[in-house]
Amino acid sequence: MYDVARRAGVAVSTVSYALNGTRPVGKETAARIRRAMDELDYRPNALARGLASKRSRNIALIFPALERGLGITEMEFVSSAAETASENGYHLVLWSTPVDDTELLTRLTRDGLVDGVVIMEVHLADERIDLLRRTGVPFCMIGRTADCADDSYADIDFEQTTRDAVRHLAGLGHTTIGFVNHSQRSFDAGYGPSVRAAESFARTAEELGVRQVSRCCADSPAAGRRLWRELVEREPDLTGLVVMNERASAGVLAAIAEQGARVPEDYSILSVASSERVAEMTYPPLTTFHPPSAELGRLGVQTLIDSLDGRSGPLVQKLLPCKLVVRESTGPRPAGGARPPIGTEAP
Amino acid sequence: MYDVARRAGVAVSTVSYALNGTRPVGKETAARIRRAMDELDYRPNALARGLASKRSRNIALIFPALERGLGITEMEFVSSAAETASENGYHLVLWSTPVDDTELLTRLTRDGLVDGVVIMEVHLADERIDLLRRTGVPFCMIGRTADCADDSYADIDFEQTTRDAVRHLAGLGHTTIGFVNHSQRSFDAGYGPSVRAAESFARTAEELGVRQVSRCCADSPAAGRRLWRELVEREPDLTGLVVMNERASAGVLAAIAEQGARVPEDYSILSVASSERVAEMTYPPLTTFHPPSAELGRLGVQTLIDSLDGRSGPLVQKLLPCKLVVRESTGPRPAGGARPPIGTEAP
DNA sequence: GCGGTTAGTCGAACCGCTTCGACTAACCGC
DNA sequence: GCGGTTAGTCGAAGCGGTTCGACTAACCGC
Repeated sequence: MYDVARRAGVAVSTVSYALNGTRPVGKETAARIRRAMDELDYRPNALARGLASKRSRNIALIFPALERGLGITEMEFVSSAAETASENGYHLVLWSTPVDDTELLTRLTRDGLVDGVVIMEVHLADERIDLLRRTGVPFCMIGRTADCADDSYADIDFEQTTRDAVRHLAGLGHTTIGFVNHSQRSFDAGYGPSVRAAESFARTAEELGVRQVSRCCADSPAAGRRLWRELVEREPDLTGLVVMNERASAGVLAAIAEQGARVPEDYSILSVASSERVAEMTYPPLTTFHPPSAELGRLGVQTLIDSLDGRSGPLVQKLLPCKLVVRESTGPRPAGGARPPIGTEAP
Repeated sequence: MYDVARRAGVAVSTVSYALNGTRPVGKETAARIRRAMDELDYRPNALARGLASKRSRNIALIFPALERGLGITEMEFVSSAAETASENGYHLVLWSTPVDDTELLTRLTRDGLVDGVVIMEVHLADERIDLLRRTGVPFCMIGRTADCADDSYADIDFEQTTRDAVRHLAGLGHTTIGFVNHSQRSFDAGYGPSVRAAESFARTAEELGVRQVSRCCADSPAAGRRLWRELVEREPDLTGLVVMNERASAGVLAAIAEQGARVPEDYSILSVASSERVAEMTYPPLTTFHPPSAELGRLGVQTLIDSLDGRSGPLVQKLLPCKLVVRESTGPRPAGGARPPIGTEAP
């Protein structure tokens, strides 16, 4: 930078001003500086800049080393988050920390590497959020705590989505509808989506006067298969199923096939918050409410950056609904009602 | 840091030495310093450290904003890369750049934010690699160029995997075996996996004396379905299929189901380099050679860091084979040979 | 008992940039 | 024509660390 300044015949501070637009620089001078930079193939050093300005232009994405494993949804999210950061001249640093490791989070946020964080997989009661609030690190949640009135967040609207899902099936004539949630463990841990969706399912089913049955289910095809067997036995009249558990949905479809029944002729399966890429892998392809992952990533990062750059007014709180894509796993309730119990052949 | 030094009654340089172990520090002194740091709740500033030492302890993961879209495989890769970085005291910065944007790559690698890069989705001829070599940025490839003799890389062993796949089917008695590759476009672009797998497929089939048919296929279920129809028509004796195209595999299964045929009774489908999570979504679940994504991420990052820390000797070049998981989509060639052409009912 | 290491410490220069205060010259309204 | 802004520039003081050279004291072998 010193060389650039000399070559352009100005002070280093002037070069800095020209670079950042912090103060006005003469048209002619600016041109000389630009030329000098080109000729010397100069690139400003990010670290030095960050040190002096106390703004690193890095943001962290805190994503949990999830028991559940990360899926395509998360990948799309991460991708678009990185892209958005980049468009704004920021870098995205990935921090994969266990959900309960606040110690590590403290260290990370205090070493000055990042200006703020976007945090995923937020629980209803989340001590990481408490920590961030306490330490004053700017942040934006993906998901939200129970007490998020004063913080920025972007989240999937699970209430709305679940409601839409139940309505969709009810609209097709189904009168007994099941709900397959994530694992009991995540529900008990206060995982927002699980809790909110379960509530919304119950409420909506009641409003619509449809018979309901709601279950948690481990995130695996095997568990989904077992659960389906239990469900058809307990609720012989069940014909519609809302599944918010991608892996379990495969098990459900398998169990139905083994039972000799067909989708959507005998049963309608509606998957919520499942990625398109996965939904089209099954046979028949799953009708899905797919999550706005990319939008969420973009929104979260943009919100954070806006607040860092002092560009945004108050806090941003946004709920995005999942979008329905009708594929081939849903249809009208069978004319004769639910098919006969297992063991009996279909006509 | 100055405060810490004063409180411990030493010079700042001594604190620095204690912190980094750069020079020996007296046992007693070290203890005093540690205590002072605790009491003041001191955290060294990452940026300042990086500026002074010219080592940011950041590494970049360059992952392409892929036309194909990122899948679970990539997600696992990214996760384990971030984790490995973190275990080594490094941070992982995500750079999502188009494969052909060397301009951007130049800027990024020259602003001093990262000490080295791990680069994914490397093509056989890849100007990004040329750039990295030219600018002397330490790097490790995931994948490899055609001329990679002097560089470190970690890659899936597609030759081996494809060979194993063909052998597996041949071992089950199949005498006509098909191969479904990625898109023609990626093949033409010199995408390593496509090219190497195709070669290896052809060679192995020839060696084993099985009849072969090899095709590129767009990455979508619809394309997979169309391709299958074409294949069964052209090669009526085809009973075994190796698919290196996750999305197309769903289409193949669908086409088979529509055709009234069964897997694996009539046809064996073997998916290679497809993630477990996706393989278990289909019905029947796909027998798969699944990619060692997590190992690859770990290996790539570790290799780079070792070389950055001067800990490793010469270059590391590793090929990891995909691992076979037998599920339910493969079985012996049907006793009567291939099933009759479409339209005719099975006995 | 003396030259040569080695452990342990200090002070100061420096990493490459931003920012603050100060200064000059032109421009403003009246 | 004069006080008050504003555009444009400079020099120097940091930002929070690392690292180099120098220095002292203890320890080494012979």
